[in-house]
Amino acid sequence: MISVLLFEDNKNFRESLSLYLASAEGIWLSGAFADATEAVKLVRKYKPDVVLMDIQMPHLSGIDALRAIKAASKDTKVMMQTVFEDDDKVFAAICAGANGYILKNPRPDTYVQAIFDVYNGGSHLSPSIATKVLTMFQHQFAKSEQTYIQLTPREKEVLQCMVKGMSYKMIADACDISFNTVHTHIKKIYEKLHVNSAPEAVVKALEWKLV
Amino acid sequence: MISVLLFEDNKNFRESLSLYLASAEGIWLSGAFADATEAVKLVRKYKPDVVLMDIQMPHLSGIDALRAIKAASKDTKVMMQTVFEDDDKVFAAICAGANGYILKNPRPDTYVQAIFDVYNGGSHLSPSIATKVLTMFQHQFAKSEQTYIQLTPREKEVLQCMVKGMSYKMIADACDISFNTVHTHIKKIYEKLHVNSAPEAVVKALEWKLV
DNA sequence: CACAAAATCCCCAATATTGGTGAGTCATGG
DNA sequence: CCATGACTCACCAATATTGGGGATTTTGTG
Repeated sequence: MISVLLFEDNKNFRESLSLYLASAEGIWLSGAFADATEAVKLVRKYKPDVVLMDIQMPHLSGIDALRAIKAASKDTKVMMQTVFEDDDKVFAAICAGANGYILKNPRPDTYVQAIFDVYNGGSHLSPSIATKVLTMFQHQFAKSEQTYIQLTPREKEVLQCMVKGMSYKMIADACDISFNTVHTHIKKIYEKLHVNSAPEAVVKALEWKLV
Repeated sequence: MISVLLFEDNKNFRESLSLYLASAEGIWLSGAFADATEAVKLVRKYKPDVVLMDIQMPHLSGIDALRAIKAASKDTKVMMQTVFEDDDKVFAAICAGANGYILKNPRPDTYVQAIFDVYNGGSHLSPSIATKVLTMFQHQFAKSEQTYIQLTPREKEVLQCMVKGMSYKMIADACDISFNTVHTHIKKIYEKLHVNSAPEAVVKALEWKLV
């Protein structure tokens, strides 16, 4: 049995979801509350496997409650639920360690599936939320347009060493080439990157994900 | 009807999944292929709504095929499937614009659900993949624990300049302090960060989000 | 007020880096 | 077979950085 704690300020929604979860097989609803202020205390008391937390809550926001719960008991799975697909909220929730994020859904079986997913160590994201996350992800990590900067394998290797903070001498050693050759490579790298110092090169390398 | 194209090198799996998808309501399986080399050509020909692409493929890898497809027809939804939960692969696939990522699953209805999800503009991630993505996400964006390194405002300012690739002289100018003072601040920064060169300091600054 | 922390400035010497020039090998493709 | 690009190595001179001293002023706090 998966023990679940529900936080949801909307009375109607809370009661109908409670009803559904209480009768769902494999799930034990330990409690349902309209306020997250006492969330940490309640988590300590009931030791739920999964917490279902609404983002919009009076007094203490769902995100803050999430942070508090994770700080107090980081193994407790917390799944966020919301009606709004707000980029900032999604971002904040994930950074705070949410184990799932679902849009309020008329189909209650979605909740059950999600609870099972997170209980089993996975994460559950509603499709539209998943899209948001993937987009943010790509936006951050996808190679920038500046991929036309072509570094040779050796140059990339040297640049990688520079990113690690190694000096010419150390790089020479690590790559098993002479100090002078390192010098040559670095000169070429600076030329290609249009920089003229190691720090600048490192910054561009990281920014452009050249290494 | 959602038009689907399947790429999967395992004959058995391809055929059984084909069979299932062909009979699934709302889905029209346009074709199933064992090799992704011709993927772009096939996509152009069949104009599928959703492509199901195995990561492990002979000749052209699923990731490369994904890139090719997205380059040729960026609105075609591509869902990756794999048996391995390889961080690098997940990362690469998402950066290349995958619309979903599912682990090969004995339950074929998972595929149908996932196809519907991505067709409707959402994304579908298997729970364990979702966990990976969220973890990578947090790792990148969540403030690092190493915030206990206390830099004074001036030191942060100087470090920021260093990240911008400025030399001592330029920093002195920018902060309107003398070259010697910049030197002093940087000595202090190196001490606090346990480094002894500008590139190292820059890397740590970026890693730890100190600036 | 006295104290500590932050910020400012200066000098010197040892290293490290940068920029310029030149040149040899090796593999690849036209 | 020649051209080209990648990789290798060397030398020199000019700058820049680093690490070690020491010192003063400002600011906020007990």
